[in-house]
Amino acid sequence: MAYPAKIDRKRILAAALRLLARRGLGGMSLRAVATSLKIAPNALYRYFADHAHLEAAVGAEVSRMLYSDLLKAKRPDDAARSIRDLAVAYLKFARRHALLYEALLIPRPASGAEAVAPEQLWLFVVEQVGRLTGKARAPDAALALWGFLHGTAALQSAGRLGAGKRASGIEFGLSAWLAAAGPPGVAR
Amino acid sequence: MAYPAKIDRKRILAAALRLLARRGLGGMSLRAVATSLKIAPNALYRYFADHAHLEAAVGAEVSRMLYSDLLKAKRPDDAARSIRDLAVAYLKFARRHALLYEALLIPRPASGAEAVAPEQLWLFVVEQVGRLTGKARAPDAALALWGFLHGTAALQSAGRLGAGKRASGIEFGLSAWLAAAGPPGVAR
DNA sequence: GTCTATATGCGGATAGAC
DNA sequence: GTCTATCCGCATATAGAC
Repeated sequence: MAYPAKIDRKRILAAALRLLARRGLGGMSLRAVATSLKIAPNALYRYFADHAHLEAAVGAEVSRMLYSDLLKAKRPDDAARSIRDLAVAYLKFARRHALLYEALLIPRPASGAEAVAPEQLWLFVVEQVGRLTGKARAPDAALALWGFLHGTAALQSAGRLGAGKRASGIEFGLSAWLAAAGPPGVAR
Repeated sequence: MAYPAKIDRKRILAAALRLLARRGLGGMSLRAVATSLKIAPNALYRYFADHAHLEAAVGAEVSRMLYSDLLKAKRPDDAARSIRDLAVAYLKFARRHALLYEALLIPRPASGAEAVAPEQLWLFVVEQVGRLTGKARAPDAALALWGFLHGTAALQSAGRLGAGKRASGIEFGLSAWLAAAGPPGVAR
């Protein structure tokens, strides 16, 4: 009984994000999202083709949030320092928003619009890395860095990092990467 | 209608592994496992307290399989080469048994027996790493290596590694790690 | 030790009215 | 554009017979 829309894509996404943050991916069912918006479950189909599309959109949103956090870590002056801060920001995001982070790598249903957010995040990292390595080596170096960061985030989320090991293991990996990324002979 | 047991823990685990490999974690329901063994679903409760315990046991089994693969990569003579081969074996396992690999980091219901397999795997890696770094730095170095490997495996499984980037990104990370792990001044 | 039967709950998705 | 109602399938887990 309504023409003036009670909801829109943005509100749905916001509700889904809230649920994701509190209950995890499994708790983000269409029913739960609809309930939290006080609408009928099938009303959501006007905005998302199916559950997978909603998940993909949420994943893209998480990409944007992470990107926004990483952007703040950027430093115009010191490239190496910039990478260090970026790494810290990445791991902090994964730790503080563990349930959101899980949605970062969700496979997406090919929709062109959703693919832009992850791509933007990736390009930003490559750009930052490139300041240190030069353009040629940037993609490889960025991939290695991303792998390390994601893996560390996953291990920490799975509780596989013994209490004390946390910082020191990260430090080892990070300085190893920086040593390889910087011009030979430059310390850090 | 039966006293002579039609099944045992081992057969259940084998059936669960088969299902996990073909359908993924979500397809490894008690019903599916029971069906594949031609028994009633609730018969499984004689062997596993609940679904989580079955999952944990399967996760431990995957640990053992991976451990067995890594063991073959060990080389008595060349420590650095040993690590390289270990890394390759790790990523190959994750790629060829992607659905099994997902179960590796499953949180376990605290049962002491299940915890031994992951622990054994971890100790082996630390030991191999220690040959290169010495005992003191081994845990940190191993953690960094594991993080890198797991992250790379996850990215590759999520299809986030552009076609060509595969090998080269891994190479960058691996040599960075090796340079940091080896005594300063040793090339590789 | 395995069975049949069942309680109870979740989920995605669709049909058709207004 | 949202509704009610419903189909259909999945799941974990339990009760009680043999």
